[in-house]
Amino acid sequence: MSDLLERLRGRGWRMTSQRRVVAEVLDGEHVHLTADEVHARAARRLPEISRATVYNTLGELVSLGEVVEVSTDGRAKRYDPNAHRPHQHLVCSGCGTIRDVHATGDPLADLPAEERFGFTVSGVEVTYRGLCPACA
Amino acid sequence: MSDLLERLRGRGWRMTSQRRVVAEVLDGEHVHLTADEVHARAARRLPEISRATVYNTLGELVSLGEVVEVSTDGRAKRYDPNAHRPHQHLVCSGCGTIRDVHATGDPLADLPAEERFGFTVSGVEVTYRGLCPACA
DNA sequence: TCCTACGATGGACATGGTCCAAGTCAAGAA
DNA sequence: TTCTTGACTTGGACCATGTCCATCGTAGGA
Repeated sequence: MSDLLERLRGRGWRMTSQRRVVAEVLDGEHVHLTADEVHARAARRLPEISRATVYNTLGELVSLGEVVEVSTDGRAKRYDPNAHRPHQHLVCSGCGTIRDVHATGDPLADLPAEERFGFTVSGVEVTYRGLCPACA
Repeated sequence: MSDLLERLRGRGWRMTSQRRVVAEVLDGEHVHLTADEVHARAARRLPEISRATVYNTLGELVSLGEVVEVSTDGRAKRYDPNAHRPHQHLVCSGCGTIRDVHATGDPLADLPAEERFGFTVSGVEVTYRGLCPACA
């Protein structure tokens, strides 16, 4: 993701300081932040950045496929900057922590045509649930 | 799920008309309703039922394992009464419809021990995404 | 350097969900 | 059957997350 800024500029984006800071916050993190967490971290470097701008920028990064939105609990969505490497999520039912994991197998191949009901299937998300060592 | 009321009574639940109506609404539906949809349908038969009671009852049914909460889009959670038969969900990115599907394979077996990071893994959710025939 | 359209701002608004004090009632006791 | 009591319900306030919009600011091309 380190060349994210270049890719965005290449797509005709106007590069503002706000967008740069949001992208850098995501880039530096290996956890999956909520929009408010992104806003809080961005505001440490750019105190006047508004929530609306963070939401807008995150939404744009999602529609460009640079980050993935994950909503595992019906509360705040989280943003996963690791969009270019397929992976699954392991969520702790105790504390809500999300870890990226890599499973074998291809769930898309496990859905036979007669179970697709005419849908054009484009992707699949796999979420494992359990308790982390600290919560167990 | 037709013996749900018996099971709940067996667990010491006080059987109120509100709980009965909520359970019957879920029982009669094959789609995955939101809490507000459950409330609306329950209110057709019990006009004074409150939102809080519907939320409470749904939460209790979830913690008893009688229904499953699904949050596929970060908006309203949906309630899946088909909790006793393992299945996956096929979600239309256009209109949000959710269909139950049955894939082959066992995703739990696809997560090797070294990718579990000490978690006690208890379950897995698989969500396929795509466009339904009407939206394609 | 100047223009201008695109982006940022912040505050109002929308939606989904939770909390709580007070009133109600299911079901066991007598 | 009636009584009793604590679990359940109610409705409205409140909270968290997210969206909208009118106005202002500025990146980047001319």
